[in-house]
Amino acid sequence: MAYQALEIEKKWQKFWTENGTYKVEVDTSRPKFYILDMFPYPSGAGLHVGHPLGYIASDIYARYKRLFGFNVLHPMGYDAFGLPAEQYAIQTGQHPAITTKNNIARYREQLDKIGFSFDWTREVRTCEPDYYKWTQWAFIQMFNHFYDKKTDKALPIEGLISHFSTKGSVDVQAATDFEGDFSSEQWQAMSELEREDILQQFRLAYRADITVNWCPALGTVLANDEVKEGLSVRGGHPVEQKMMKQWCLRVSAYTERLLKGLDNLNWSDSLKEMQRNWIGRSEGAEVQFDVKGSNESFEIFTTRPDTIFGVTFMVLAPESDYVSKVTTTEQKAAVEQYLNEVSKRSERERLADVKKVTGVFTGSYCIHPFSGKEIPIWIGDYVLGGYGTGAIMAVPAHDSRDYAFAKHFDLPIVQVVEGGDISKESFDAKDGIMMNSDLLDGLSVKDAIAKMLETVKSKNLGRHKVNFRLRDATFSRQRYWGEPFPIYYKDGIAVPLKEEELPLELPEVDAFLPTEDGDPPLGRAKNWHNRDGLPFELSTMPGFAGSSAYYLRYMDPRNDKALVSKEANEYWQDVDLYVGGAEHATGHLIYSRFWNMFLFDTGFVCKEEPFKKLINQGMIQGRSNFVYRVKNSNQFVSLGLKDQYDVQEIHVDVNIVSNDFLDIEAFKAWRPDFKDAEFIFEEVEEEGKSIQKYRCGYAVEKMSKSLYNVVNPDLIVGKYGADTLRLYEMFLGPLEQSKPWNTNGIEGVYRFLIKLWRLFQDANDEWIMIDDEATKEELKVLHTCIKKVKEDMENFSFNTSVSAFMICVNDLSKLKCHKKSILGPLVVLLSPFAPHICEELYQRLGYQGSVSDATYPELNESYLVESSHTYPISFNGKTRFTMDLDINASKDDIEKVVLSDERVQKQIEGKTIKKLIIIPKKIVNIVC
RNA sequence: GGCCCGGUGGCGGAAUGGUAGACGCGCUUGAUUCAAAAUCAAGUAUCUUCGGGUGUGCGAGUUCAAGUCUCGCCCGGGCCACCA
Repeated sequence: MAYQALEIEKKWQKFWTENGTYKVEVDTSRPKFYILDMFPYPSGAGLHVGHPLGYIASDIYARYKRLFGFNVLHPMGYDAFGLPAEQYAIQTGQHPAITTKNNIARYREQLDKIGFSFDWTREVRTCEPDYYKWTQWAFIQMFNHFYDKKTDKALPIEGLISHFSTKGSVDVQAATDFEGDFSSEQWQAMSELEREDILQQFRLAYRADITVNWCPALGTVLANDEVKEGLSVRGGHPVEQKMMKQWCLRVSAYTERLLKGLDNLNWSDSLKEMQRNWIGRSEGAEVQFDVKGSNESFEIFTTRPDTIFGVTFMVLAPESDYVSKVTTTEQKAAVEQYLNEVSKRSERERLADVKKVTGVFTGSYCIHPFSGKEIPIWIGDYVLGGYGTGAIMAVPAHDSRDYAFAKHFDLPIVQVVEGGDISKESFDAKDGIMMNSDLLDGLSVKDAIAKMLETVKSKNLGRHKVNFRLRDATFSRQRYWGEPFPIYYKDGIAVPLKEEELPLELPEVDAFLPTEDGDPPLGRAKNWHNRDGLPFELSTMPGFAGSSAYYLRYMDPRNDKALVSKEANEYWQDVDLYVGGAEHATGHLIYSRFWNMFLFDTGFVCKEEPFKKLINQGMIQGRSNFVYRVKNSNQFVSLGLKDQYDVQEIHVDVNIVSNDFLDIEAFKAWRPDFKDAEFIFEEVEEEGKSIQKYRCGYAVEKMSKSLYNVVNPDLIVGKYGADTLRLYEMFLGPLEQSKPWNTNGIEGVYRFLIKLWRLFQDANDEWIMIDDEATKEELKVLHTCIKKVKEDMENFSFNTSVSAFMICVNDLSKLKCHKKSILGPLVVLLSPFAPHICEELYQRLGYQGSVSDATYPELNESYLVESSHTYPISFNGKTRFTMDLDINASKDDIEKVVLSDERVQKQIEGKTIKKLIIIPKKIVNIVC
């Protein structure tokens, strides 16, 4: 019987489902291992071959760990709230819940064909009320906590309230925007609204007027990581800055811990670096500058306090509060005109021409705190309102942006660090010796920074300050398809629902668009208020809300009393291996860590960090094909001849191209306008004959429907089976590397499976399994494979383990080995990669049950030892010849044999041997 | 502009500082076949006077020995970016 992939796969997938093979429970008698994939957003386009890459890798590792007796939690679910379903709903009127449900069904069908060992009984969907109940619950917890800097953790807000009412604001060290002081009497005299205004500035989930990224096309605000180069990540629409009252999460309270925690995580360096950059810690000083002729003063932030004597002007951000305070009457008109211009420029435009210098003089001057000189105060849009204090001291000699500004407005440039050529460009280097700097002269930059910090502190002019780039996360979206906030408003005060009132279910609306008053879609819902008629919040939560704690829910997905029970959490602890794309580095992976740290602080989970080890699978790119149409004609010219014509390059569906040769008939049928296409072929040698063929061009691009380069995994599975797809995706190259999909090589791994199958059959295709004892040679083949595969598995080097299997099967074929004692372990070894065929062969060998209940074969290195080995003999590092030597011999014996060899004597004749290097099993090097 | 990753045959890619190119694709030759497909066997970096020489983007360095380590360039990819 030949290898029938589809039949076998259907049979075993059914077996796994019926027997609940991959269902897991808490089992304290066994060690746990939690392997997680980033759950997908079920888009309408379905899966392409790139999507399952990470899932296959994690599935292989999960199956591998099971063979070692681990109780492996390996769940899957769907990140089901989100913009695309809602955009589709706006266009078609189809309810997003229905679209989402259909898409999920399609995803599930595609995933099932690949033979994953997910425990589907633990599936979660973020859009289901019994799931988002716990997203809402976590939000309320954050609302009811503040961050205490003394104990460095989140504490209940009640504690803060009682502190305020007994001691006032004295002695409070918390992560807050609140500035000012009040006594307990003042607190008690405040109205409820006034108190809540203050408390909002402490809560970890709070509402505030902030500058947000507003996307008019999507009708919603977006978080920083949802905006790239002034455009929305979803849809690529322009984004503008706008002041709005929004719900936020005080992520900034956790910056230090988010940063420090990275040191102990087993993540790739590049990913950790991305997070560090995004958090953007920078150490410097806040220094106060007095405004001349007034009582006003303002603070600036700088990382280079050493250059303070090089300050020749100050710059305020256009949105800075000080702008109005320092603008003189003479300059008022000019400043207003400038502010008006700036506000009209979109974020996109501002970023597009960063080289364009704009600014205006306020008319006021600062007094330099050391030299006493007058320094003009300017306004410039290269200073950002949201970072530091929104004001800078400009040192044009040592900062390229200040330099450009100074050159443009003809402001003085004073060099204070030796080096560079200030007449041409600024000298930004952080080393050198100070000059023109009074008390700092002669010091190195490093020492000068330290000394200036000290001086500034002692003179009460400023203080040491650490700034972060990471801001609080904007948490509301003016959208329909998301979690409703469990919040209602009473006299303008936000009040959370009680836990027993959750979930607050998403209401029905008559359209998925804003109301006529400009309220979010939830403004259309009928009876969108609580029992007392108090109105609910109209915005919904962002996409990252539901994905921030889903890994915890998998531990205990049907629990309606808690997000996760203590028992389940203490058993499963945290994710041992997380596999997913690097694109979530600054979004999901920051929010999840924040969310988890908060739950850790409040005692709901036992681990501070959620993801111990993380692997980013590389993207599988598409390999697009092109045809070349001669301009203004219906003629298509083959790749080799295209340079002789004036042609237009057109993407052609890769599914009608094979080895870059176009299927002419399929092409004509592909699109109506190609029905009457004519072709200019080129000559191609084939089996000695030259024939006419159409050769296509190719390029490696993103896999996308619009480029006609999408390869559907269903097609591959239909033709070769899931085991071949799994092996081939791993064989393509290193997991973490991006690589183009190319179906051309797939025959190789398919042939490998056929060869494996044949090891179980005789010349007449009859099943044959021999109980004879294995020879030493056969054992060596097997154990070489065990050794290599085990090493590779621990390094996630799946491509080389596939190679090891190929070598093993090839060698066993040559040895005509049909022995159970060899094939049994081999099948177990291979089962993580190709589970279906291995289940079948395991059964054919006479074993009962699933191969996933087997034990990983033990490695016996003694089979690998050879008595002789071919050594390269090299002279001064150059190899001259090889020699077979006994590897069990001592170094001295090898040396004796080598030196007595005629060829060696010829080489070293007349020279003295300086050194003799013998590395057992590797090399003999003679240095003359 | 800053940071990170990479550059090896016709292609995808292997190589704890120790025989560069494992494994697969493709290609060549042979066996089998009426023929083809499939399968099996042999070969496949390059030059060569058949001794060997030269080869891992470029140039230097460390070492008995460098694809691998160090420094400086060039090229490609990713991330961040008027973040003071």
